[in-house]
Amino acid sequence: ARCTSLPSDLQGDSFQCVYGTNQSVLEYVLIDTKLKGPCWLNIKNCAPVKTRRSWCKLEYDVDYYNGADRQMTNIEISTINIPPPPLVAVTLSLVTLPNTKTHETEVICVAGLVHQQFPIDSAAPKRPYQNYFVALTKPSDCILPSGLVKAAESQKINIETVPGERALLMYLISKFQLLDPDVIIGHDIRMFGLELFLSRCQKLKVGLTASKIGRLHRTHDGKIKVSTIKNPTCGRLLCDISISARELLTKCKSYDLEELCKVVLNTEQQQLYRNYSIDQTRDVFSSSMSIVDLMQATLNNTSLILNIFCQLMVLPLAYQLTCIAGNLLSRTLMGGRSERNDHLLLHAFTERDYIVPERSISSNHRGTLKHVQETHNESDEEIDDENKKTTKTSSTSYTGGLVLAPKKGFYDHFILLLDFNSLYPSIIQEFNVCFTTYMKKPTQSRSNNNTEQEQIDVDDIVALDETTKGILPLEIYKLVERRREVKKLIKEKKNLTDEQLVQYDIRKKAYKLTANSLYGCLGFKHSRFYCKQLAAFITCKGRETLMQAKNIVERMNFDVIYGDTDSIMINTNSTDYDQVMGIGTKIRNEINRQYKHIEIGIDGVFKCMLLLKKKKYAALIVEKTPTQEFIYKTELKGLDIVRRDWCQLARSIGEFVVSVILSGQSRDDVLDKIHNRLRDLGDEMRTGKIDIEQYEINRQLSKDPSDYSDVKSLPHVQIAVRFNTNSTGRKMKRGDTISYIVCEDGTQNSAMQRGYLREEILSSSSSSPLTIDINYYLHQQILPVVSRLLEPFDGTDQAYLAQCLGLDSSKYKNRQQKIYSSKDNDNVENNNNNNDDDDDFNSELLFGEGSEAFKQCDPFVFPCIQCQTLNFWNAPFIFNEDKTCFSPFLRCTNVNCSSRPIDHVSYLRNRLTLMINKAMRRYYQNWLRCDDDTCCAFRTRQTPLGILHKRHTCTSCGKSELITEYDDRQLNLQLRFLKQLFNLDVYKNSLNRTKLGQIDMYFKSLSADIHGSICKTMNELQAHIDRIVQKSGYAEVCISTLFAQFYFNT
DNA sequence: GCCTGGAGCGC
DNA sequence: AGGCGCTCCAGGC
Repeated sequence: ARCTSLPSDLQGDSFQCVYGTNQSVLEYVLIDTKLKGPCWLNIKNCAPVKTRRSWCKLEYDVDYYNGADRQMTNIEISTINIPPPPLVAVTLSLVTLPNTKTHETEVICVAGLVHQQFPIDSAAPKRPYQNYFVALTKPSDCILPSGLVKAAESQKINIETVPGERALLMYLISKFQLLDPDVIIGHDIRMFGLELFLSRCQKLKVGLTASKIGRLHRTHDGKIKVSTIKNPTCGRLLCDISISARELLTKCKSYDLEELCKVVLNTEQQQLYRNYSIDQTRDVFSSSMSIVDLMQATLNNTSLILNIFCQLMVLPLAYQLTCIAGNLLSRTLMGGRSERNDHLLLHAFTERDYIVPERSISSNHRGTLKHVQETHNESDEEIDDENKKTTKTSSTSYTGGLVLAPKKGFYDHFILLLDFNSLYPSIIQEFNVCFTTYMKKPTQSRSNNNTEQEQIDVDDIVALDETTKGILPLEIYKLVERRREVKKLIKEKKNLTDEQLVQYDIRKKAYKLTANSLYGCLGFKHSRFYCKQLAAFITCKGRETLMQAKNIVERMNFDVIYGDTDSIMINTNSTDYDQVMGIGTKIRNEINRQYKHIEIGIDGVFKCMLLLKKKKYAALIVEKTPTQEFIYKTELKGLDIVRRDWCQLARSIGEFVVSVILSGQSRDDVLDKIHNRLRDLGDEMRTGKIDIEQYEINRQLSKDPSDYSDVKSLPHVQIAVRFNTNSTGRKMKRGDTISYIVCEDGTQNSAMQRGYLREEILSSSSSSPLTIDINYYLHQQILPVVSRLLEPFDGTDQAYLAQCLGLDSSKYKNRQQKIYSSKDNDNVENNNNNNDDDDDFNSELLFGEGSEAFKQCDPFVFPCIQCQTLNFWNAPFIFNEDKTCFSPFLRCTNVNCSSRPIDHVSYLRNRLTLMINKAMRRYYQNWLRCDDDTCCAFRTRQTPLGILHKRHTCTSCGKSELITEYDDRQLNLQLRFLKQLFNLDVYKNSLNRTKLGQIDMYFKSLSADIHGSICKTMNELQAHIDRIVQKSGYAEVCISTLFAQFYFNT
């Protein structure tokens, strides 16, 4: 910087502005030397430094240009072909404890793992560390027990003890000086560890020697406070796995170490993880052994961090991404794609002699090339947009992908999933989308640009140049091409080592990531290359492409049931895998014929699928192996059960429901299983059999807790605020995930104000206890999750599910009730009819075994447990021609079968439960179906009482008749019939004298034991029926009264 | 009943 | 410090 820089707002008569005035030196050098990622450099004409500015072993001064004419540089990229040097990697953990008096968080322990030869661009070494160190100091308010050294020796750990926190910090600094690490690895180390380290150095007046944490010597830069240094680890790579995991594992429930271990590591490693609470840490200092335990645990946790780092391939991936984009490796590690993308394009455009957009964020940050900018000339427009934002509060600025309306329901035939490969990058190539090839249409519609601004995006763009390939497509092409090469390498080279394979995989991934992020950054407001018009153009072409694909498929007479942005799902109505693949190939070829670059492929086949909503479905993927075997995998998208904001219990039951649905059983079996599970679950929850962890709901802080305006409906924010005011340690902040449990706390607050942390519940006093709000979980967690999954299924609904859970279902029926009664009022006439029916109904109760009414009931049916023969039970006894009789409890229908039903009472009980549930469901759904389902497919539950036994015109189409499928009368009859099947007294009352005598004879022929057990079993099954009916909540309706009447009358 | 923030998904 | 589209929940009016 021998010359002063030009002011960035410089203007003149013949020029409007000067570009490049605020470009940093670093950027200039990077772009000018075409430096892309870490590599070897040739540096000429260097001189030893006069004053040292770094802690590095070697330090030289060098001018960038060689000579005043600036034709040659002293720094050039070397063509030498030597692999990158290994690095010194140190993995760090700190143990902290709040001071009991000052409440400041102090560092009491430092642990580190060291590897001297860590590779930067390939898989981690098998043993990821060679040495370790761990240093400990006493917390300020206690002393170290004397036997510590011995205890440590007995456990074979080298623990160094230092006299105080300041000494501990100095210890770490000296370790850094000694090891001079190139890479620092940690968890939450950037936001917590490093900041804490610096603030403690500040507090304890360690001085600028603390800057040895980085490689820059900080004595001369005028900064007095250590804690204000911007990039304290300057010169070393800082890898924070919590940052990397956020980018690489987007589906994580949270990013604390415990969760990361669970997601990334194997079970053996997971078990090593140990978490010490503040109190536990404090208690440790009461004995030597417990201190050693803490040290061991800290070292273990540190090695877990290192393992995760290796497993995620953080460094090799960052290295590849950096080499592609040509930015700084240290910045890649900090996360974010925008900067990488900016650098990629900076290189690309500069190489082709374009002037690149400014870095500044100040006055006009229109991220367009000068070339385009001149033609766009849209400075006014920008301002209009800003104004719009304030008034319209629309959070999006242009239209995105197209989502086809799903044809909801459960599909049990094969579904074909077609998917455009990298749609947006392909579109950029297909339509040659670039700053250099498109411009704003010069139509002057200034007058009305206040009204219809939103629509202009696509229409106003016009192709400038249709022959020359744009730079954006060219860059994409290069990425795609290089990715293809790597794929080819993997495929062709047979003798690849595992390490090479991993390396190629990473490179492949890096190319794909980069290509895909290009579009996103076009729409990013703070990107150097922000261009809303181009982004909007791309998505518009995307919508057109999807729509066209859909039309093609439909023209081929296939049924498109859903599609999202770049995918299409087709119901093939077939269950033949090969046939389905054939169809897929045909469709694929038909679509691909139209394009040069855009390409659709068969992404998979679903054996069955539950399609609930846009972006919400579950499917069973089926694949055929080369050995002609089928393998299945469940895929869940968008459902509540994949979201962190539902408690684990609700997610688990939801998973159960989905697995049963996808299992391919009959609808009735599916529903029975689910209903029964819910009944059990309600009991388990009420009797406290569920672990407290199961109730935890996770929610992420999108802002710092204090920045929220309205906290009432955000329990996680309330907790974070409470935690931060009470706790002295690590504060909860933006990006953290909070796990809370809704509790009864004695207040009348809404559920959203009764969220508590697990620790708060466990440590709540008995005088003001916190207990899990079971009702909240049943009503607001379990029920909605399950009922949404079952929505497409007839034979159940939210009210019935609520009953299963043991809830008062009336509030869920309320809505129907209302309609019910309002219709009722319209039909007073029918109401009378209904009363007549009731009378008829009562008279039927007097009939006994021979009742005509019972003949329409279903017999109790079950397959024999041994021979599978179906047994039909119509009566408690079966009378033979020869005037004898027998109990079906003692014989299978199949005379050759030796099994006796009475020996399997629990099996009978289960079958009975299934049957009753089925009957009640049938009643419950009480659909009226339009007889002619081709006319309107109309179904209703709005059953006016009066029409129950009459024919009625469909209220929808007005032509056909409504048919009652199963009404309460039928259900009552069925239940009574089943009960009578096991009620000897009632049964006997309905028999004539001869038959009574036959039964007496029969019983006398049996042993007392068997006689007794038949009676006992019958009573038991009767009681069982009562229990089911009661539990179902159906009793409330009318059953109990009807039964009472029945028994009194007989 | 309608609207708004906030969250968390899918692609 | 990529984008937009789409449920959902609560709360406030």
